[in-house]
Amino acid sequence: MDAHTGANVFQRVVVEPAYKAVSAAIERAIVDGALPPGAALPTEQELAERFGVHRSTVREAIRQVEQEGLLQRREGRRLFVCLPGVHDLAPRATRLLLLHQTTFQELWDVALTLEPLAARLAAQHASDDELALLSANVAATEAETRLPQLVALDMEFHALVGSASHNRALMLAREPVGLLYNPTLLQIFQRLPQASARNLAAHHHTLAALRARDAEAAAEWTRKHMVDFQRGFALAGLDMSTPIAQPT
Amino acid sequence: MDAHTGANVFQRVVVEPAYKAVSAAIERAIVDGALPPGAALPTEQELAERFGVHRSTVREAIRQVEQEGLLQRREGRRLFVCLPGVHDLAPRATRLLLLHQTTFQELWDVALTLEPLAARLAAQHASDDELALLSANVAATEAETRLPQLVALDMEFHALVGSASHNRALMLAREPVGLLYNPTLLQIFQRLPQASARNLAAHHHTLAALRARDAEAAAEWTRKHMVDFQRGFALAGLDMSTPIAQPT
DNA sequence: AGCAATCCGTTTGTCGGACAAAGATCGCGC
DNA sequence: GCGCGATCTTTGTCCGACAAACGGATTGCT
Repeated sequence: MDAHTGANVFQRVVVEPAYKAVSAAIERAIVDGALPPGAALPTEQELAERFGVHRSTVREAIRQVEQEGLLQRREGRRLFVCLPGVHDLAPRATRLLLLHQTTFQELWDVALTLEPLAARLAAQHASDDELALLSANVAATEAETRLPQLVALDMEFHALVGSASHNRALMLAREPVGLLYNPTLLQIFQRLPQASARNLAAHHHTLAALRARDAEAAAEWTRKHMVDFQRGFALAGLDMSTPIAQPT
Repeated sequence: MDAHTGANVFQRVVVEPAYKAVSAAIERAIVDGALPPGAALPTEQELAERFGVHRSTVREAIRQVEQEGLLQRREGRRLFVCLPGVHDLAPRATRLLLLHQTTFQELWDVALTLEPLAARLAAQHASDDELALLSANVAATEAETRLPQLVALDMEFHALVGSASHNRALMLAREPVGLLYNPTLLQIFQRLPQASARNLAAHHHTLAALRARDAEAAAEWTRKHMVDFQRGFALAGLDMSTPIAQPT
């Protein structure tokens, strides 16, 4: 149809708004290294002149790049280029999973795989400093009795193991899962008095394996830890197929 | 110091810019369900009046929410509320890993764990439609000879397995890894003539296992596929500890 | 001269208004 | 009832303006 007129050759022309073009240009400048991390973004005025658009347009573009995590307001005033960190993306991922009504089962399936991997890699790559931080975390857990704090310490333990893996792809993948795991852990702690003790014991074993640089043991203890977690979930009368709740 | 004056009680007051307050308000309205997905965002004018700010300020706020993936321009004009999808977050994660000079080793460690998990879950949850799409993908791969297309088909195969897992947390975690995997796969295909055939064979085996609902076999074939991939990597003379390159 | 208070230019955040282009809507004529 | 143009609405962009806050230069005091 219409082949003889060549009508399908002339498709709807997409006109990109100026603010989008500008934000893309700024992003490219950062990603390509023209604006290295730590550098200050030029003045809005100057950007407007360079791009040949009004300052308002530049501001809209900047808002986008800012939200992307590539710019950061430092010392109140000027905007500086910065590399987005893992924690910068995690809240978005978290919200996405929440909005999609992801079930706890889904989270658990992923955690059961990722957390042992993190432990395995941490056994290989953890620095002494990182092991010290883990020890401190376990010590603090031993001394703590309040449930919310225990949950926070648990989250920190796993986050530390993730960092100690020195694998950024892994950290990126596991962070949202870890964040969403927590409120559920609190429920389990509240309903099963023995759960927090078992939790601490698992951390002990994992830490010992990490110290011994025993990757397989670290992974296996973490896996057991996760499975135990699932048992606690069932014992607490919770349903894994319900959507996860908001993290506090 | 200055304790007697109470100076440390009066800390620096943080004044949040209006555009940020507005964007937060809009986001909250969406996340809380006041603006359900599919609903149209009120007019800029109306938002400006409601929030008591100028339209420019509203626009800056909208740019932020837009970048967050919660708003989408549909049919050219108006903005509509929408749930962000996985593919909406993946490019950001990809760029983050690139900027941080993540090594291929890191990606591989994660993929070696996540892809078999995806296959295992897909064996349990894949619908007939999804299996049909996978079959079509394998058939297309058999008929294809051009390397870039083969790479694209490989990426699609793994993405389809991910979707078939019906695990959104997993999809979210594996997508950036899959995206970054690809340019490297192209290099391997270019240097090792037999690699694409082995690739196809692995997909065949995995698909057969998925069809048979054999979760363990699907996971194991996928794992072998990944290990084979690593072998190809070494045979092609590539170094796993170098930072990954830009995906095309 | 050394140091401090001050002044002024710069930059950001916000506002008021304006206008063209493209959808959306409505009413009119057939 | 339906097509078609006029009109209204909404967005994208621009112009200009101004207050507050910051930085740097200047000036004044000792």
